[in-house]
Amino acid sequence: MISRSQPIELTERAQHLLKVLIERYIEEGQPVGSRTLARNAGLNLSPATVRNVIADLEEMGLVTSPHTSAGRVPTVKGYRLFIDSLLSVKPLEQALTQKLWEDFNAQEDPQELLKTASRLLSSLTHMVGVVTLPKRQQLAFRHIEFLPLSQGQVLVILVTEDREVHNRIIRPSRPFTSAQLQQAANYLNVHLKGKRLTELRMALFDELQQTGEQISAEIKSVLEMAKSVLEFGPEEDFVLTGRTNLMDFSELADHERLRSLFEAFEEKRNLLHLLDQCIEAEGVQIFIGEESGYQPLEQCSLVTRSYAVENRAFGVLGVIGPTRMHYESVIPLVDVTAKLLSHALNQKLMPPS
Amino acid sequence: MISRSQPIELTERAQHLLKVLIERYIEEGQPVGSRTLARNAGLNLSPATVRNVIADLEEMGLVTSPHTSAGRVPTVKGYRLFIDSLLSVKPLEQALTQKLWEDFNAQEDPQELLKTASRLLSSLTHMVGVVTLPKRQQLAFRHIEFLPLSQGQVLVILVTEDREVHNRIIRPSRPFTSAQLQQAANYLNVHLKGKRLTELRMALFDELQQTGEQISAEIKSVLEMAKSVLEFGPEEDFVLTGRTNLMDFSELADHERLRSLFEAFEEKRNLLHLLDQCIEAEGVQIFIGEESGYQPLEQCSLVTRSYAVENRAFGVLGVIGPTRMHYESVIPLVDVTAKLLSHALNQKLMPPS
DNA sequence: GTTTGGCACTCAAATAGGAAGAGTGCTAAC
DNA sequence: GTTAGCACTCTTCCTATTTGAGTGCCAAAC
Repeated sequence: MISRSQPIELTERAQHLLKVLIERYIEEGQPVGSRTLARNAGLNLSPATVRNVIADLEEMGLVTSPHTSAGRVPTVKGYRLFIDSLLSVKPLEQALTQKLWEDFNAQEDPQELLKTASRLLSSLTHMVGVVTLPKRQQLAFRHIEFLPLSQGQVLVILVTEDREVHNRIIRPSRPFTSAQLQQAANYLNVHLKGKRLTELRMALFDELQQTGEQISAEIKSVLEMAKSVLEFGPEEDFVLTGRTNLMDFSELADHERLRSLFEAFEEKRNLLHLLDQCIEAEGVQIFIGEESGYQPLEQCSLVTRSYAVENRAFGVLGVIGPTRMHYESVIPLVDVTAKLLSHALNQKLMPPS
Repeated sequence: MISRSQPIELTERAQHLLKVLIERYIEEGQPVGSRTLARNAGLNLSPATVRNVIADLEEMGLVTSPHTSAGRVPTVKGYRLFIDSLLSVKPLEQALTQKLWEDFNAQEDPQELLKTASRLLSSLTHMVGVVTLPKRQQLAFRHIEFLPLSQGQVLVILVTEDREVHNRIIRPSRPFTSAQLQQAANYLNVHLKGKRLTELRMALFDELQQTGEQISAEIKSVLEMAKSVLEFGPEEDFVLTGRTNLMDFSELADHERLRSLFEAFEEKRNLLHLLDQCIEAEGVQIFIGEESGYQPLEQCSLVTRSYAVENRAFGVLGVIGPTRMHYESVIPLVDVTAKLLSHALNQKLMPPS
């Protein structure tokens, strides 16, 4: 978890100047000088006075200057303080919330819902939208189907509570007839319904241990098959939208940086790991620049929030963009999108029936 | 289809010089001047003579010069002539072919096979590998399953001959009980097995028309449901690997160009359309630069070949890279990869059984 | 008539030298 | 504590100027 910046003793005025400086920098993208800051702060201070204050802020590591004759730019530490204590997030416009809600309701398929969420995030922020797929292991069992293929192979089709269809080809240790497979599926469909896949694995394991002799060899081998099905590899995934948006930001224009960023997107693994860390967090979670500890994201910030069905965290959604982003509006957007997605999923998956 | 360049009357010598020029340019990436060319052609000609010949080639539109004091660079027309008549493709190394074959055989899942193909293409060429998924419509029916959801919705799971599992949520016009759905699936599984999806749509349509009164209302509505299932949207797809490789090429380093290229990759639609054009072509198909007619690929070439199962073209695979690519080795690689993939798919999907 | 050396010419890329402008830090005065 | 003043430091933007690669053309050589 990200440690909140420990309270720094800053005069009211210094805080205000830092806030204005960061806001201005986020808006313009240029280092902010004392003259501009003095004009914008509305405090009737001369540039010279502002310089004194800013010099203190620099000493504290909240701002730096790219070179002697440039203005100041916030550091990660500065952004952190800004976000934690200076930022005034305004709630999302009602009309926009409404629009989001309608977009979500236009989708039937839960998978489409996730894509829509990602698309919305990227198009509204002009940055990258990301939504992780629900972790299979956390999902509840809904239906299973065995389809015999040639050479003793079996195509297993597993439907989880989120209506997602997973499939995999396995090679059971002993051959089954088509009828046997059918029977096995029926058996499992009755007995496993509604259980979570993780629990299921445990349960099957126990059952195989304990009732070793009491149950028929056939059932035993079916259970073994079922168990092998649940051992999914780590093929979890996420939806990423608007990658190319990042090419518009001058701070990421460097070829090497951009390249490593795009490679990170293709690689998925590390990024997914990072996102997984956010799943248990309450509310909006933010990694600023190097805070993520992931080198390709060095110049980027990640704003996330988990989405949930029936209060179980299903996955994470968020926005990736340059450190210099409009947190003021991104944070509420991510917040609301996650809430609406959760709500929509709840409606689709847990209908009043 | 790409029109082969009509035979141009070129002296032996001019052809040879063009060939050397292009080879050299592909190798070095720098415009080739008369001095270098004279040295490399092995013809014992003076630069001045070479200049005369090259001037002719320029007049014919086979080469241009970026500016007065630079050497010459091949044009699309030049590349075309080079590939069609000057290029001597050497067969792939035996060892490499062997390695490819082993990589393919390590995969069970057909879908993984396609990914592997794409990965191999991109990693061996340091460019982008692309493999289209088999066109659903062309595939044969294997199995169908109806799973009742809430609110009268039905999750349809369709397995095609390539063992791919397609799913979709539909809302039938009349409600079905669980047992009815089971029965319907059984019926369809028996009657539709092995038929192609396109044919199937036609057949179902006909059946619904003709035997309007003879069949029971229930069967009729099942058929209607089946038909609606087959009306897949145009969600065809492809696997793309190694996008970031393109960032290494100086000729694509321009930000705008790169951006539009990556957008094209995200958009998929137009690129897919282009790839579809290649599916019926015999052997390796090449689009050089603007030949593709797709603006983002202006500076790129596309080398493709279709892959097939039982002599039915299933999909297309290929490589996307800068126009200035090493055709000499890319062409045989794409050729062999397609053949091996076809072969591997045949083995997996059409086992001797 | 093909080939070649010679030569003037063109243009991109690299280098160097200011000049302008923004912003700082420090000091001394208010 | 605040401010004006000023010297100083850098970046950015011009503008020559040079260098070098390569061309095109012509007249001579083969």
